[in-house]
Amino acid sequence: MPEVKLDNLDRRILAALQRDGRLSNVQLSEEVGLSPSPCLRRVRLLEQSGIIRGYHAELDRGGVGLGLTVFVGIKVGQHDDEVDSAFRDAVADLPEVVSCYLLSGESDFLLQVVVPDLPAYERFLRGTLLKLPGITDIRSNFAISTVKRETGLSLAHLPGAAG
Amino acid sequence: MPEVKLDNLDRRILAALQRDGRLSNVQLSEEVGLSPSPCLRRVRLLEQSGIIRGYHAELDRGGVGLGLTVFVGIKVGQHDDEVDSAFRDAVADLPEVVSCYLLSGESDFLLQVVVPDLPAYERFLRGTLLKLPGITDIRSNFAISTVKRETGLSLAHLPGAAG
DNA sequence: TCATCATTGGCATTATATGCCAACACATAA
DNA sequence: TTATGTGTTGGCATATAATGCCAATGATGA
Repeated sequence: MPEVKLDNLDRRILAALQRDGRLSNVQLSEEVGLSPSPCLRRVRLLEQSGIIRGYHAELDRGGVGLGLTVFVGIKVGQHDDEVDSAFRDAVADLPEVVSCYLLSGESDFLLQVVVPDLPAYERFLRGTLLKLPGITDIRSNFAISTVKRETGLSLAHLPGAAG
Repeated sequence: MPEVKLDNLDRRILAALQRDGRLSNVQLSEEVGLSPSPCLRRVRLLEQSGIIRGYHAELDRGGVGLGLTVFVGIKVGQHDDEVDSAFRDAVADLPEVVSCYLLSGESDFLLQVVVPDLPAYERFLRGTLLKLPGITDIRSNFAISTVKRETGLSLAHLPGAAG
């Protein structure tokens, strides 16, 4: 990614588009205090530089029938490349897996899994997760409630942000 | 939320808008095989019903200087309402905390924390997290690499989805 | 077959995006 | 202080898109 340094105008644009990704350029320009044309130019630069990776609709999980979130810690036996990449490839193809990180510490991988309900999770666990290659331990942690879920990143508290 | 039943057209609209939240209505209508006006009407209904919660720009974390993701398991002493809600309120105000779930099992709360780097996390841990009320244990798991991060939910595999 | 209801497609109007060019602001050097 | 160069801005004209309205179409049930 090309190095880009963001000024306050850029940060305000990013904050606004994280909050509402469908703001019209006219609205956005008013919000950040520019006229439409330079505002649009900055947005295009942020897009081309890769700072803005895309725009996405956020759905209500319950509303589309995906009410249960489970965090799954998974240990794999040994980290030989073959088993490891087989596991990664498998995970990438599972629609129920929303995110997967390789972690230091406790478990090897942390998966966020989204399914309709508990029976669906049991099916997914038995029918899919437990059959993945190289796994030695699986620990399921059910989300009882969502205390906080941000769709965006806070830029205001970063070093370099003035005001 | 009003009960809404989604047909295949709705699901295709949702899939398209999750992938690209700034699709023009004309493009969207072509993609799902409708003319612009009924397509727009369906989108508005999905928005009003709450199925679509919003639209957001996705930023590159590294690009905005937030390269380190940490999953933090936190145990609180006892779940009396006062300590509990004090903790929740505190967490909600922390810009570094991207998400926080109340979990069954291992830890009480799971936080996803995003910071620039390891020194910044140390400052955040010492200066903020460890000072939160009622905490008895904190376990930090650093994301070494991101195996998968989806911005949207897969609807194709849900019961009721045809084709 | 016919009636009813919901959904669709096309059109006209209003609003928005986007490319172009001249003017402005800031930094550097004389 | 003045001159010069570089980058950014604002406004205008044109192309594109959004949106409301109405007649037409298709599905459902009697």
